[in-house]
This record gives sequence, C-alpha cells and structure tokens, in this order.
Amino acid sequence: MEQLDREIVELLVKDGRMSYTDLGKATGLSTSAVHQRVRRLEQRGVIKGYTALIDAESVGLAMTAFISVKPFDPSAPDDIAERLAGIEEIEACHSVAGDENYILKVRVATPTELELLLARVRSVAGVSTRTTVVLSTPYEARPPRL
Amino acid sequence: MEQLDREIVELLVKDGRMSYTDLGKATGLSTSAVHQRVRRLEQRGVIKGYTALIDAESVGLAMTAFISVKPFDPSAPDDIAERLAGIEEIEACHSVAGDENYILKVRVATPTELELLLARVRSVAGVSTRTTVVLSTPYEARPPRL
DNA sequence: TCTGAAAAAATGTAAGA
DNA sequence: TCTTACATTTTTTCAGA
Repeated sequence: MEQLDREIVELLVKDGRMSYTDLGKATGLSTSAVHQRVRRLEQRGVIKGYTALIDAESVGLAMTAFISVKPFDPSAPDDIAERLAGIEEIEACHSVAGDENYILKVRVATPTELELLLARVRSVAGVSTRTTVVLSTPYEARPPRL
Repeated sequence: MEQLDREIVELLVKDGRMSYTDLGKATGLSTSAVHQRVRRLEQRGVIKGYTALIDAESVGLAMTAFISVKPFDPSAPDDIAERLAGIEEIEACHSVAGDENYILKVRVATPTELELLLARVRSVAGVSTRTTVVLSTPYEARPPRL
C-alpha cells in the first residue's frame, strides 16, 4: 500500500471523524483527492467501517471476559464460529493455534449474566469452555504503527 | 443512562461517521439537540473517541496473537502495564484473574517480528509469556447490544 | 490521479421557550 | 434540555489537466 494511503488510514484510526478538509491539510492533498482516496480504501475493504469507542462500564457492560473454547467432539466438522455468531454478547471470535480452538471476547453486565452466557455458548456450539475474567483494562484499541 | 443517549451511542458505534442530521432523524430530535447530547457523552467519557476499523492484513499486520504474561517476581510491585505501554505492537492490555496476570493482544507482520516482540515484552516487564497465535478472525469489534 | 469550482448539505453557535 | 434560525464550514460532484 502506498505511503499516502497509509497516512490517511493512520489519521482516520486516530480520529475516525476527521474531516476531509483536515485530512487534506495533513497530507498535502486537496480535499477532493483525499476524499477519492478514502472512498477507494473503503471499497477495497482496507477501511472496514467507522465506530465510536465506548466506555463499556458507563453503558452497563462492566464485565469483560475471554472464553477459550474446545469442541466436545473434535472430529465433527467445525462450524463453531457460525453457531456462536448469533450470540450478541460475543464481541470477537478468533480461531487460534494451541490447546483450544477459539478465543471469544465477551461483555456482560453481571457475573450471573456471564454464567448464563457460558451455558448458552456450551450448548449452542457443543464446546467446553475455560473462562478468564478481566479485572481491569489499562489500555485497549490502541492505534497500530503503520 | 437515558434511553435517548443509549440510542445515540448505539448508532455511533454502528457508524462512527454518521452525521448529526441523520442522528437527529433516527432519534426524533433536532440536529442541535443530538449535537449537544453527543458533546455531553464525549465530555462524560461515555464516548471515548472515534476510529476507523482497518483490515489488519491489508496494512501489513497479518499476525495477531494473545500473550499471557506472568511476573518472574510475583512479590514485586506490579507496574507491568506501564512498562509495556511503550510497546506499540500491543493493541490491548487486560489485567485478568487466573493463572496469569495480564493478557496482551498484539499485531505484527511476521513470525520473526513476533519472536522479537516476545523478547522485548519479557525483558521490559520482567515477565514470562505464553503465546497463542490467531489463525483467523471470524468476527471482531461487533457492536454490543445496549 | 490530481486540482479547482460550485452546489448541496452539515456543523456550530446563539436566542428563546 | 429542547427548538428554530442563521452564518460558517464541509461534503460532494464534476469538468479539465
């Protein structure tokens, strides 16, 4: 990817609402030029979307946990990710190398909700789980170096 | 938190670049009313910022991994998160309950970079590490139910 | 792929209920 | 805390290099 596109992406990761006018000033391009580039980056799927970063606690999602998941029947075809996709508490699902097959990142309000969620995960996907509760998050969603 | 604020937050999580005009139409408020509410949500820290969601592969960060971290000397005061804060490859740092003290989410370009990163993490923070490599990510950064 | 121009739309501020 | 009004800024499109 081109240097100019890298700069634009980096700026939009740091501030997803930055105006094309300001992006132009920061990159030395005209407003229309950055605008065109951003559109292309979106079309190519380099930029997948934009989101507001939320303080989970203040919207009532005080508990975060990582759930490692392993199928009861390892010989069955693996459709675990699809089966779990409908569970909205799951923020992310990663297929991983190692003892377990997937790591899920989940957010809930209370320990009771986590308990219910674990039961749902196990029954929906036919998996055993190992749960790591997050106590605090010193930092998260930091912009990568491009 | 009020229902109207929840709606606004939910909309901005789904589309961080949504205009105040459209937010107004979606919530039944005037443009300036949503504008004021969004400003208050930002000031209160409910909305921490805005970001573009990037396809990591297309910017050359093809490897994601979770690194679980445990201090060599568990009796030493825990400043691990601060010590690691300077390492830009670390996207997130969570303090967790369980066998290990922290889980880091990192992004790098190659296995060699991961190897070098692990050495840096260990020496900077005085920790042992256990690394889980992500093979693929079925989904990530899904908007929560509010 | 860029620039510059111009119309259309959104933002930001203020007055008033 | 809301609305309406309005000046300012930004977005968006397009012709041309």
